[in-house]
Amino acid sequence: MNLKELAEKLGLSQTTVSRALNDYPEVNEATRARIKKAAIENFYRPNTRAKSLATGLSMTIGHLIPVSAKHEIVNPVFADFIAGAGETYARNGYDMMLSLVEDGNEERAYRELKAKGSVDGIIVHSPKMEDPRINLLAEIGLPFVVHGRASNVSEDYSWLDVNNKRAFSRATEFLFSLNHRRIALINGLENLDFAHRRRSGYVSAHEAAGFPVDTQMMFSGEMTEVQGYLSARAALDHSDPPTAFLAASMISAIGVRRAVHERGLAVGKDISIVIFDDELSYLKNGHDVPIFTATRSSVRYAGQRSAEMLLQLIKEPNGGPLQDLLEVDLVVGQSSGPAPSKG
Amino acid sequence: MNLKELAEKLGLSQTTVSRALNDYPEVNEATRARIKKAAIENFYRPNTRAKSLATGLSMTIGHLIPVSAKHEIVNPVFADFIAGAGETYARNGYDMMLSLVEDGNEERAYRELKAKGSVDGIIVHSPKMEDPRINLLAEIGLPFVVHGRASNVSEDYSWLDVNNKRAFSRATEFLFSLNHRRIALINGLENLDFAHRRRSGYVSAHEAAGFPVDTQMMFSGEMTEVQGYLSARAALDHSDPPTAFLAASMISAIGVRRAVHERGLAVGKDISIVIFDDELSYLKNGHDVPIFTATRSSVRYAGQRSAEMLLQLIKEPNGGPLQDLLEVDLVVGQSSGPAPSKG
DNA sequence: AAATAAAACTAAAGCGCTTTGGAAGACAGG
DNA sequence: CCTGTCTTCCAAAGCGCTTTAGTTTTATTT
Repeated sequence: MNLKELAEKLGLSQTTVSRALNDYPEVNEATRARIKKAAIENFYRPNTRAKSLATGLSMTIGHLIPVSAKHEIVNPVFADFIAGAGETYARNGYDMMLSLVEDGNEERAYRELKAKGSVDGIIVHSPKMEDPRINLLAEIGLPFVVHGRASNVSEDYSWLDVNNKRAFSRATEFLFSLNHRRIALINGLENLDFAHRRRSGYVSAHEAAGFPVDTQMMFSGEMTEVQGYLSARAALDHSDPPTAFLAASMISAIGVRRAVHERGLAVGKDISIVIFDDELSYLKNGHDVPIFTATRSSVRYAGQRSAEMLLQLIKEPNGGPLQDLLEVDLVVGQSSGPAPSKG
Repeated sequence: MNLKELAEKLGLSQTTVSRALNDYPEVNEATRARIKKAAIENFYRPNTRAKSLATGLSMTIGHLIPVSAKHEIVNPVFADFIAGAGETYARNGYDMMLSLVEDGNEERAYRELKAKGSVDGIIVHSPKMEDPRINLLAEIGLPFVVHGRASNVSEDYSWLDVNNKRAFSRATEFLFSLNHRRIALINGLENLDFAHRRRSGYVSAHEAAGFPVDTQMMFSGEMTEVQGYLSARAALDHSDPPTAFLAASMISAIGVRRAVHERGLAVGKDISIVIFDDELSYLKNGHDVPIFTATRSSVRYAGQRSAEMLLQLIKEPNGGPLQDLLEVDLVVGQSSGPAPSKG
C-alpha cells in the first residue's frame, strides 16, 4: 500500500493524506483522524527511499568502523556502544548503517557516503592520535560526533569522551596508596588516542608522586585476552617484576589474570589488578562484589549520549560543536590489596 | 555533482551517461570512456536513494538484533559475525542496516521493514526454538537467511548453522574418553535453538555411552562471564561435584575458570574444561597452544557465508532454500586432562 | 447579502535516478 | 537513390514521496 493507493481509497488527494500523516496544520482534524485510522488499518508506511529523496534527509546515521587489514579485530566495546546508540536512533525514527572501512580507504569511504547521500550524520569510532578523518569530515560537511577525541586536530569538533587521563591517574594513585610502586600498564594500541591519554594519566600520576616510570613496565597492543596474557607474562618475567597491573580493559585483565595464576600467584594478594571497565553486558565486572577494582564508565551510555548529540547536531547544524567528557567511578573490588612487603 | 550536472558538463543526455556508467551496451565505447573519466574526475556517485527508488532495490541488508528489555545483553558473537558479513556486503556494493528489535515488537518491526522498502533482505539472528519470525518472514516475502535454525518450523527456509549437536556430543565423548563421568553443562539460554541442540548433543552422548545424565549438572543462562561463574560455583557446591565442565562459550568458560580457581583447583588437572569456541577476534583461544580444549567454528566465517547466501537468494529468489551446516574442529588444549582418580 | 479572511483541500512540480519508446545518423545492399 | 538495419543517442515517464502555489469551501465581518 503506497500513498497514492491510500489516497484513492480515502477519496482524498495525496497532498492531504501526506499532510495529515505528517501532522501539518492545514488539515481538518476530523479528516486527519480518518486518514490516520485508515493508515493504521492498512499498515501504511511511507517508502523510506521516496521520502528521503523528497525531503533530502536520509534519516540514517552511519557508523564507520575502522578495520585494519593486518589485525582483523573488531573492537569489543563496539557491540555495547551500538546497542546504546541504536536505542536512541529507534526512538527518534533513525536507521543505523554500519560500514567497515579498511585502513587507508577512509577518505574515499567518507566522501562516498556524502556523495551518495546515504546518511545524515556519522559517528566516528576509534580516533587515532592525529586523526585525518576529523578535518576531512569538517571539510566534507557531514555532521559527526567522535567517540573519543583526537589530539592534534585544528578543527573544533563534536565529541564524547571518557576522561581517560583522569581515570588512569586516579587508578595509579589508588595503587600508590596501597604502597604499590611498580605498576605495569597494559594499554591499548598507543596510536589510538584513548590509549595515549591513559598512558599520560599513568605517567603524570607517577610524576606527581615523584615515583619513576619505567618504560619496561608499559605495554601496548590490541586489547585482547592473549595480548593481556603475553604482556603480563613479560612483565612478570622481568628481574624486578610489578606488584600491580593496570589494565585498559576487562578483556586484557582476563589475560593478565591468566598469566598471574599460571605463576601460582594470587590476585588481590600477591598481585593487584585494576582495570578500566566499560561495563560490557556480557563481561560484567561481577554481580555483587566487583571482581576487579576498576575505573568504570558505561560504553552503552556513551553510545546513547553520542547518538543524542549527533541528532541534536543534525537538527541544529549551527548549534556549535557539542562536547561531553564523562567522568569515571572508582569501584573497589577483590583484585586489589596492599603491596606485599619485600622479603 | 549529480547526474544532470554531469550530463550537462559532458553535453550528453542523462540517459546516455547513466547507461554508460551502468555498463549498458547501447553506448559508444569512446563516449563511455569519456563519461567514466569525467565521473571519476568529478567524484560522481549516484544518489543511493534516487537509484533505489528508480530500481526498486535498496541495496541494503537488514540485521535485526533481538534485545530483550529484561536482560539487555548484546550477544558477543555478534560483532565478529557482522565483521564477516560486512566484508561480503562491501565487496558486492551492499550496505548494512542494523536494527535493535525489542522482544515482542518483532512482527511489527519486520513488516515495517518490508513496507518501508528499506532492505532487500534480512539476516535473522538468535533464532528461538519455535521462532515465529521464520513463518512471518516467509509470509512477508523478504529474502532472509537465519544464522542458526529453528526447530519446529513448518516452512523450508534458508539457514546457516553450526552442527551444535555434533559439536557437543563430540566434546562429551572426548571427556568420557578421559574417564570423566560427571560433566557439568554450562549452556546458553535453552529457549534459544542452538542451546537446545547443544544440550541434546550432550544428552545423546550420555545415552549412547550408557551413562546417566543428571539435570542438576545442567545449567542454562545468558552466556556471560558472571553466569558461567555462578553456574560453576553451584556445580562445585554439589555433594557430588563434576570433574569436568562443558561450556557453551569462551566467555562462560572464563567465569567457570574463575570459580574453579577460587576453590584452589587446577584447570586441566583437578577440573577439565571444554568449550565451544567461536573464534572471537578479541577472545582468541590462545596464541600457540589453545588455552581451552574446544570445538571450534569461526563465527566470522559464518557471517561471511550467511551474507553470500543471502545475496545469492536475492539474485535468484527461486533458487530454493539454501542451507549450510558447518562442522566444528576439536582442538585439544591445556584445559583438559584425565579425570582424577577418586580418593 | 456582499466582502473578506481563514480553513481545507488539490494539482502538479520536483527530488535524482533508471528505463521505455523513439529518433537520428551511419552504413550496407539492391 | 531508396530502403532497411544497426548503432548511438535522447526526451520523457515513472519510482513514491513532499511541498509549492493555487483553488474551493466555510466561517467571519460589515
